[in-house]
Amino acid sequence: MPDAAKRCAEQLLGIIPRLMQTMREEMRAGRASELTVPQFRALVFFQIHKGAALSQAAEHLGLSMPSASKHVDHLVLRGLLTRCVCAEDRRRVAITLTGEGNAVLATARGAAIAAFSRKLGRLSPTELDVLSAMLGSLESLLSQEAEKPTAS
Amino acid sequence: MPDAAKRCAEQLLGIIPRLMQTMREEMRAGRASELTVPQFRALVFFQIHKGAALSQAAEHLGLSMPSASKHVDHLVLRGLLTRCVCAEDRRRVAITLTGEGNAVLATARGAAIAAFSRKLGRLSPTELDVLSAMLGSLESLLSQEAEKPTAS
DNA sequence: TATTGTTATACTCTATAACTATA
DNA sequence: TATAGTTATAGAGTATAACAATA
Repeated sequence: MPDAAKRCAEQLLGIIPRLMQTMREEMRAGRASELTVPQFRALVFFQIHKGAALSQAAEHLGLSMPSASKHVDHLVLRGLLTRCVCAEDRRRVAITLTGEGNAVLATARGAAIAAFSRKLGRLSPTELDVLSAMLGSLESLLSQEAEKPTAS
Repeated sequence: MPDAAKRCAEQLLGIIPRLMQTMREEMRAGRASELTVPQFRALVFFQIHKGAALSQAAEHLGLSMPSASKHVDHLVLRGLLTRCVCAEDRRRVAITLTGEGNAVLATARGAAIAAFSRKLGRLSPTELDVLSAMLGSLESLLSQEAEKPTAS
C-alpha cells in the first residue's frame, strides 16, 4: 500500500552499494590505516566490548562463527587484537583491543568521518539535522528487525 | 566545523554496513533469485544500457575492468546476459540482458523492494517523504563527488 | 550431550599486472 | 602506439560442514 515506502526502498537499492563502496574506499589504502570495512567493524566491536567472546562478536556483527574467527585471526596476527583463553570456562576466548589496535582504529575512524563530513558539508544545517534524525530511524528499524525476526 | 556533519558521518559509518548486509540477505538464497548484490547491480546496468560495452559497465559500477569482465562471464554462463563482438570495432563487446536475465532481475528487485518496504512500513507517511528526500540528497552528493573528485 | 571455537572446503568479489587482439 | 578486453594471480570476505576441546 504505502507507495512512499516502495519509493524509498527503490532508492535504497540504488544507494546502499554506492555508500558501501565509498566507505570502503575511504577506509582503504592511502587513506589511513589499511583496514577493510569488516575489519573496522570488528575493531569497533571489541573496543566497546572489551574481552568479549567470539560468539558475541559473531552475533553482533552478523557473521558466522568461522567468519568472525578468521577476522580475529587476521587482526591478532596484525597485532591489533589479543585473544586469550578464559580461565573459568576454557572453551571461551576473551578478545581485546591492543594499544596499537586502538590507535589504528582511531586513525581509521577519524579519516572516514572526515571524508564523509566533507561530503556532507554541502548540505545545510537543517538538512543535516533531518538526515541525522532519519539515520536514527533507520537504525531503529534495523535493530527491531534483528530482535524479532519472526514477528508477523 | 559543522558538528552536525560529523554526527551524521558517525551514524553513516555504523549503519552503512548493516544496510548492505540486509540488502545482501534479502537478495540471496531463499528469497528469490540467488543474485549477489554486485550481480544485481550489473544486471540493472545492462537493463538500462542495452548493448553497453564492458568499459562503460566498469566505470558506472565503480569496478576494474577485470572485475566487470568476471561478472559478465559469470552472468553469461548463467544465461542472464549475452556478450557479442561489435561488428564495427571488433575490440568492443556489446552486452545485453537476456529474457531470463530480465525475469530474474525483476524477481530479485521485487523481492528486495518488498522486503525493504516492509521494514519501512513502520515509518509514518511524513517520515517516508522526508527519508525519500534525504536519500535523493545523498545520491546527489555521491554523484557530485564522482564527477569532480579533484575539486577542492 | 551441549557449547565454544577452529579447520577444511568452496565460492564470490576485488585488484594489479601481464597478455591478446584490434585499430 | 593506443584501446578494449581477457587471463593470471593473489588476497579478503563469506558460508556450511566437520572436527576438537571443554563443560
